[in-house]
Amino acid sequence: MMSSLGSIAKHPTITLIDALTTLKELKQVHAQLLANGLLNDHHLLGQFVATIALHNPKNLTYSDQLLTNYDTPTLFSFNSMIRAYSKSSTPHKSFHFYNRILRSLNNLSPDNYTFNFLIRTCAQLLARETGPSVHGALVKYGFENDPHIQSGLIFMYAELGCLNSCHKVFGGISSPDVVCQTAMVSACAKCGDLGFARDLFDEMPGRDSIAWNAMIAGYAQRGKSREALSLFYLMQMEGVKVNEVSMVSVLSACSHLGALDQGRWAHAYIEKNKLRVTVNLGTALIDMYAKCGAMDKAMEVFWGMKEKNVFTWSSAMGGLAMNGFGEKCLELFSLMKKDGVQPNEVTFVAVLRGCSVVGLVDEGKEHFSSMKTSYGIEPEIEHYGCLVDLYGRAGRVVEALNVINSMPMQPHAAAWGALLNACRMYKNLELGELASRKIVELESKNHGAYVLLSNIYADSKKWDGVSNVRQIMKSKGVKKIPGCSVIEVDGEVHEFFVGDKSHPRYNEIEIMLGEISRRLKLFGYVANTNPVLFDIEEEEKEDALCKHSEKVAIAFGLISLREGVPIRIVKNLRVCWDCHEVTKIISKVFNREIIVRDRNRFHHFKDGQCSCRGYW
DNA sequence: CTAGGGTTAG
Repeated sequence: MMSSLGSIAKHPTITLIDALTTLKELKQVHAQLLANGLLNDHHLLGQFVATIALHNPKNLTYSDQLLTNYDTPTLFSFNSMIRAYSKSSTPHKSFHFYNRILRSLNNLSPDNYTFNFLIRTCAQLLARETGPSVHGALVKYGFENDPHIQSGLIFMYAELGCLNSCHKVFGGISSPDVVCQTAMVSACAKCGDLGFARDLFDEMPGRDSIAWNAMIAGYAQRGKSREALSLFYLMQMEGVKVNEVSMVSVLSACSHLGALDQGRWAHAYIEKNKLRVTVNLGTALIDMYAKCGAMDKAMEVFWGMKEKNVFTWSSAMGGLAMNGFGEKCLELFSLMKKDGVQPNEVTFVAVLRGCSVVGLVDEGKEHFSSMKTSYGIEPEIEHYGCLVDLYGRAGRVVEALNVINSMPMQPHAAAWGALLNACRMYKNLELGELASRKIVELESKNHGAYVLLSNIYADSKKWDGVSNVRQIMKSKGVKKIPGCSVIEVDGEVHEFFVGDKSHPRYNEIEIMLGEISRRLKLFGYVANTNPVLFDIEEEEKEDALCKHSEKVAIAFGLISLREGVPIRIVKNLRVCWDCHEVTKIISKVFNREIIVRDRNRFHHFKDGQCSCRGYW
């Protein structure tokens, strides 16, 4: 049983209460004290309220009832309730207790603790109007110079996305301590001003581990993975103590990059330095291995974890779905429920994707409807998107369209995108046109929609349609996103943009590309040389040979990685059909496992087959 | 007896 150090040598009954954790025990002791007339002390009541609220955050009604049984609860009790509700799933109830303080018979008045908890509540609620009112109120009470309040306000305004207000609060602090400065670094990073965050960080005297972690996390969260990693190396160079929290961000950066070698290095670092593998850290490891296509390692970490929370389960399930292991994803879902972990909306995204990748339409439908009926989770737009994908992938495009037409919210581009992808797979020109028209209405610069549509036209040999699409793209100024593939060799990340010949070993790469071409022809592969088709792939081709960035990266992998080592590529766009065919054949004729993570999912190529079975 | 900065899944 947990017992907090703070209670040692205090009132013996408080120590007793503090040591209790279950509601049952607390209720029993409470009844006993009451029966023996020992509960006349408001401090004891307050301790009950606080302890119950602390250990039973999901069942605050008992604490609530306790308070109503006493006519004059202490400020401590009210504050404890506000704190408890600020972290609960119903944070707004905090305000009920704030009002009770204001209306109390014994003339209580909110203190700095009260406001600190209310600030958390506002942050939690993303209360863009109430937050500033609470700020105004605490100023009236004269707490604006309390450093706890100041750092809290910076945190709150960052959550609300009000960087200006953060600056105002921060600027009003005469000599901000390291805590407030770190809060400000984090706030700027969260709101996207990494430059200011970094300047502040660089000039921070007495930067501690937390400050470094804040800056590294700031980069990692904004997708600046390389910057996050290089700052982490600097942190080590400066001899700052690295902890679990640092490694969570480092792993997150590796996940983003698909940098398996660096991720493995980070894992080894954690073990070597005996860092505690907390739930967060374990989850970050699972996510890293999963997003680097090493699902077996991810599951090894998963099974080795004693404590797993909803993040842990959802990460593992999402990873399995993304890697094409739909059935395993669903098995894990059953285990999760058996384990008593409550699934949330993110878990269901993974479940639905798991169903989708293996074509389990009926099962997916059931899970979808169970969200609300069994778990009280209202399906969000993402879940409807998954449902469209579920039908679409299975070739049931009309039902997919019905989902879009009957969803309770305005369909987003991703829903139409799922339908469009299905139309490409099943060559449904009519619906494909509708879907892409809708996408373009919603996102006039969505390059992928035009590409998929022109693919559909090309598949049906409607060249007029193809050139029409091309003209629309030109007139609307839709820019192609340059394709880029990343491959890691000996811990070094090599980036290949389409048509980019700047790599120091490009000559060798070119020779290898020739060799690939030769062996593909021997195998009987006929390159797709239709000039119309050429122009419509996701990437521009820079010459007559199809040299999409992943092919160049694969060629580089073949010359630089030892035989038998799988080639792992991370691509920023979807893999095109031609590259997909070619990669399948390369995996066979070069007897090499190739793992490609594109913007949607993984393709594990082995022995001429791909794990996606042609659906992506 | 209650508070301050950094961490994870879509």
